[in-house]
Amino acid sequence: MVSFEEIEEVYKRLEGRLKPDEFKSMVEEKVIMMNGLCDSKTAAMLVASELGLNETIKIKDIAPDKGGVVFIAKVISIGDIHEFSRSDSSTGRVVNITFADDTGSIKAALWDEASDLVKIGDIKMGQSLKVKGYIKEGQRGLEVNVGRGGNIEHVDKAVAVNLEPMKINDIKSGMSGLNIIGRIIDTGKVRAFQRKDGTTGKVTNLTLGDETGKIRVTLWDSKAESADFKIGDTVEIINGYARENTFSNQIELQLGSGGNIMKSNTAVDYSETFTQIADIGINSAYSVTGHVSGLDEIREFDRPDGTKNKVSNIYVSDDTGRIRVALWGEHAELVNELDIGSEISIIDAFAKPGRNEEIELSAGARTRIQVLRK
DNA sequence: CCCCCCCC
Repeated sequence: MVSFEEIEEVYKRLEGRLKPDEFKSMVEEKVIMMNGLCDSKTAAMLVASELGLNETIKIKDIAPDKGGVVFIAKVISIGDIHEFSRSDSSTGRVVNITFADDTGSIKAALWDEASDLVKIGDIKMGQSLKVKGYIKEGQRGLEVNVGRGGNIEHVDKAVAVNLEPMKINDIKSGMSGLNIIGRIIDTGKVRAFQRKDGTTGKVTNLTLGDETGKIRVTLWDSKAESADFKIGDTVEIINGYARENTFSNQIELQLGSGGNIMKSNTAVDYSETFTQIADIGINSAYSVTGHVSGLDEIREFDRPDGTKNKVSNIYVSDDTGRIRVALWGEHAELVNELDIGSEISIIDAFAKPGRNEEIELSAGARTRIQVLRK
């Protein structure tokens, strides 16, 4: 006899198009017909496919050789709609969407009419959709294409997703499709810049930490403009990619139009890792904590481009050594409230060779300074 | 795709 539990999974995919009892008796009939050559689950799948219903697939089972697929998933990111000219001079349009279910996530390209669903607001973040498309190997892994012959329908039942956020320490250069949950430990200003093609871009940075480490996050264009986060917020990042910054030699997380960042209620632990002063190398960012063992005056100077700036130098000591720290710009004013013996933490200062072959720290715009005791 | 890391 067939128990309903064994075939329940398959039954669910039929989305209530027939009663459980009807389905069960069809499966039992199939098992008898197969003369015991298949188990009840296989029989259930045969019945489902004979019913001519679309068999939906889980995202983790989507493979390059699948061709046409149907899956039910949640929209977890929507990119910008991109228009382009075809060789026949007609205009095409495409938008990238990331879908997720309880087994993984996948990128989809919606072409032409399908992309209009985003434009008119029929497809939005967080919706659960049934997607029919075909699989193609894209530049960054598998991609679902929804064009002619494809289809998108809304489904009532919300899809549960399991995005398995990556721990910050496990992020390697070149990775894409990254999901991360972290706490904001620093924010930056939005900057505008000119691209080679003459268009204006926007960019801003955040530093994100979790219990394994921290990472600098770069938000581009619409993601930069809409960034409204405060230090201490927990955020979830969807569909970022990692690249090495050639200046700092550190991995950074990039978030463009195909990704998403949103506030989250998850509690995230983060604690700063301090390097002992004796262990500081060069050409990398370090955080140190110790007491002030030397103070210098503020000095104002002109940069080569004519703008003015100021700097003050202090010395910081811990149990292992003493290092000179240059406090640039606004940080320079700190000398007015510090004394010999003040306790201080300097976070993310850049180490470089100073004068007389000693390493020194540079505390600039990316550095945070905490005075623990004046 | 941007920005750095400058003084004496």
